[in-house]
This record gives sequence, structure tokens and C-alpha cells, in this order.
Amino acid sequence: MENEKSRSLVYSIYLYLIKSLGPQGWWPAKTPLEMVIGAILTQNTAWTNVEKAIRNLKRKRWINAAVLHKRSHSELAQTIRPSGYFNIKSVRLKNFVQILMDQFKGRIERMFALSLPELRDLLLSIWGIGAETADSIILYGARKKIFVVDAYTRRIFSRHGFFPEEHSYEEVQNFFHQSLPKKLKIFNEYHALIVNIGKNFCRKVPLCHLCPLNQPKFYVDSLH
DNA sequence: CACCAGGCAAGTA
DNA sequence: TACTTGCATGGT
Repeated sequence: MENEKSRSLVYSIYLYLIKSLGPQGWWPAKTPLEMVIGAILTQNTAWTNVEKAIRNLKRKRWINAAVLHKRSHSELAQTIRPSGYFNIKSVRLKNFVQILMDQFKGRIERMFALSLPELRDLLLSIWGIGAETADSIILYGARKKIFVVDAYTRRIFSRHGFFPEEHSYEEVQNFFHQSLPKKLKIFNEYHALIVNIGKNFCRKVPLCHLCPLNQPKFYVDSLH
């Protein structure tokens, strides 16, 4: 159902969510590097577990490119243990930091000064950074305009008939890009709001099949 | 006890 | 291309 009606509905849903739930103020990180670390650690992992791992890193003052570069794999893995998949995530963090040190002298602002397509290609070339992690870093770290697609986005919007469940990441992303005003604020808040309702409502309240698109009011109301 | 969380990459056919 | 599997802790 990729037509004009569903596209304006996508924006209406955003307006409704931001009005009822308020700005989410993402990303919850103090520095750009902390943001990137969080993005990698939260892959298929509950955010509460990521917070524990980040607290460990902060306690040791390891939220620093040169420090992370210097620490051994096993040391880092043990420190981020609560976030799960700690062995693989330790390698992923070190892969990112390696590029940061080699190509940008460890200065993340220099990496983020790349154009959006250049930055996206660079991030995707790093082993362990896929489309969602790359786009999260671009949007919330580098503050460039790109819509982040996650499991909640695909689940909620495909179940409501906006697009087929088997749509690829880029197809879903294009759908949102074509449906929304190209504003940083909207891309930022919309993804955060989707994660909010995904975590808090979608699982517990299986409202999804009760909300056909031809009853937009019922759909929007039932999200609450 | 089972299930799953703000994914990604490698292996198989 | 289309599945499947490994990676792992901690909350419900």
C-alpha cells in the first residue's frame, strides 16, 4: 500500500507520537564516541545491558579512541561482558577504533565531517557495522539526515500494511525518506519513538492486526 | 523453565 | 538469492 494516503499517514503518526509521548532526546550518550560504542554494543541486545557495559568503560576511563586502541581484546571483552556477545563486540569496537586512528588521527569529528554517502560507505566497510548501526551513527553521531530502520520499524509498519514484511532494509528506508519532510529532528525523534512503542506496547499488546489502514483514527488511537 | 532484546556475518544449497 | 546458525548476558 505504497500510495499518497499511506505516506501522509506516516507523517500523521509521527505527529501523534511526538505529541503523546514527547521528544525522546536521543541518543543517550555524552560524547560522539560513547554514542558509537553504544550503537555497536546494542546490536540485538537490551539497552539495560549496554548501560552496564558502558558504566564499566566509564569507570575505567576507556571512552577514548587511543585508550581503546591500546587495550587488549580480552581486556576489552571482559569489560563489556554485560552487553552480551562480548568477544565479537570487542573486535567490532576495535575495528572501528582502528579506522578512526589510522584515517582520522583518532578524531571522530573528522570522520563525521565526511559527506553522508562517504561516511556511510566507510562505516559499512568496517567489519561488524551493518546498515542499521551505520545509519544510527550517521544520524545520532554525525547528525546527518538519514532514517534508521530497525526490527520494530519493519515489524510494526509491515503488520499495518504499509509495505510487505520481506521489504529490504533500503526499501523500507526509501519508503520513510519519501514519506517524511527531510528534517533532522523528525528522523531523530521518529526512530526513537518507534523503539519506545516497540519496547513498551507492541509485544505486550498485540494491537497490530487490529489496526487496518482504512481506519487510521483507530490505528493511531490504539497505539496509545 | 522459555523467550527475547535498538544486528551482523558466515555458511549452505 | 534465500535460509540457517553462532554469538551471550540479563530481564520478564
